[in-house]
Amino acid sequence: MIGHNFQQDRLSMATAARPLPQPDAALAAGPPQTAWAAGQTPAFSPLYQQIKGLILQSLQQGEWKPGEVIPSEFDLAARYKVSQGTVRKAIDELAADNLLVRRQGRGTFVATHAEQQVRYRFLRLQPDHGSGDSDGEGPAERDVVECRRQRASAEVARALGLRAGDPVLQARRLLRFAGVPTILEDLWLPAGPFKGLTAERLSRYHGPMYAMFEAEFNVRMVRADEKLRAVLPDETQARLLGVTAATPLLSVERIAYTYNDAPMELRRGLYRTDTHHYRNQLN
Amino acid sequence: MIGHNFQQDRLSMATAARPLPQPDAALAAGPPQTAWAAGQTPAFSPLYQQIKGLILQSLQQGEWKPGEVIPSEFDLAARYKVSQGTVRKAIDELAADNLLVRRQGRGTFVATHAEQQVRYRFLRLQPDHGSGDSDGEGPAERDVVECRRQRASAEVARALGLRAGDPVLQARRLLRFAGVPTILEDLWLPAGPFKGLTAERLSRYHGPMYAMFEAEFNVRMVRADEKLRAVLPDETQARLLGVTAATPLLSVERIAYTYNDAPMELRRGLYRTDTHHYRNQLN
DNA sequence: CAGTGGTCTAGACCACCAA
DNA sequence: TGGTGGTCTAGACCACTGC
Repeated sequence: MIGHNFQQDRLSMATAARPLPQPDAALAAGPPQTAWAAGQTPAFSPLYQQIKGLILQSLQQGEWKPGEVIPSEFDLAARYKVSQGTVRKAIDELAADNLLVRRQGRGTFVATHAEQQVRYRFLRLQPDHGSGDSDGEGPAERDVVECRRQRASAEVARALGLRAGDPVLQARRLLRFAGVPTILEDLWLPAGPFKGLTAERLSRYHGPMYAMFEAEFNVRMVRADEKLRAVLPDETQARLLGVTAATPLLSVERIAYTYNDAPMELRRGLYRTDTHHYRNQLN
Repeated sequence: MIGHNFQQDRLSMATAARPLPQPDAALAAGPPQTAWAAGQTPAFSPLYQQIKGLILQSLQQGEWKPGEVIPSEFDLAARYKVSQGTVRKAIDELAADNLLVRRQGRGTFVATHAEQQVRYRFLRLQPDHGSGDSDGEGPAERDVVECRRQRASAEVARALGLRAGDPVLQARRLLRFAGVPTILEDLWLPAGPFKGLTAERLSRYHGPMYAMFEAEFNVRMVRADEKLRAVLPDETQARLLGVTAATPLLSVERIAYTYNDAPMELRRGLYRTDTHHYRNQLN
């Protein structure tokens, strides 16, 4: 296997296939395959990207569950009939995307929202005077105000990739830090994947909501987009947060996505920013 | 040079130095040296991190200017007496940090704020109905309201790593999009590095302010931290932005850093979020 | 001690760009 | 056509973890 470029064997590229010095490579069982079945000829896709896609597929199909170890680089290399270095580069990218977590000497693990370290991976609100060591002032107290089934409005449907009128679950909850109500959240979930979710279940679970989604509904949030605005609350919102209706609040509209950029949650948060701030690092 | 680990030669590590099969490596001219001269024994630092540090040092000292090409990987490898792969990994990280930009077939370039593509690298405000193709609705109109020399308050001094009373430059400007005043910014700069900056010079320059800082003051902003809050404007701010004093606005407090995490700018922005929103991607 | 990820090297070939 | 970054491989050795 010296100086033999696997790329040409595995890709349906513009470049014509070259004769194979070792034809078994072309006949190998379960070789990498890319998604672009018929139309669209992508200009070029390196091998490690294809391997990345295959690993992603396994993650998506639940072959390895959140928190579990995935096979070693060496094993994956054998499975996909590529070198360890190629698998490494694929895993590097998946780790950079926070889909996998490498731990030297132990293995590579499927990322989860239930990890000890970063309790709320998507929450950027921080206390102004960060006294505590880690995240904030300990875990928040959570009150689920309501959770009910409804029909998607045009807006919710658009955000979740549904049709208006499709069934969705809507929940509202209040988060307190050190007893002070600070975040009021409304969220909408597609009813299908979250069948059986109730206010009681939301209240019962201790830990991040996204961790519960993983454990109980097999839905993993992988990334999110947020739109921030300064707004004034309505009377109900003001009452729940314990502020006047003239208090400016930070509105955070989030769409969270699973694999394949499939939107799975719309969330609208109202953050009090008199004692906290939303922190963002730019580079 | 087979199977010879350079690490041991270049590091003052806890591990004892091992006999060198090829002593010339230890005598090589101008080898990598790390910053931790005396005290502090860092547990471990791989070679490519040291190379990264050396490249960073060259960037910092202006050996290569923004927009210029740096030497090829092969040249750098010869210069630092390491393999090309090691240089590659160092450059990979610097590119991930947006300090360098790789362009296949052309070379590796020093990143600049003056690039065509992403006009405002640190500006996250976007129009709600993003019609335009690239960033927003074309370049903003900018009015420099004022720019004067003053003494740093305790707060400004803390943010910029100065002492209270040290001279700073303070400027205020207003940005309009499609004629609508949308952003009001106050900014503070240390007087030393920005000696000679005037309102007139700020107005004259076309393009991102950070690009001017690079070109005219040799100060490159590398990363920034932002703290966001919802606030109400005072009378002056409201007037400049053309809103009432009851209009909630997004307050964005930014500290921008050059190399070595040295803070070089404090900026307070007030963003109107009735027609725009602050966008943030989480992953 | 064996197994995992992490580092480093060396060499081959490919894709892209400019002259 | 030559030079640059990009990909892929192969093999050696190191650091860390857990049995």
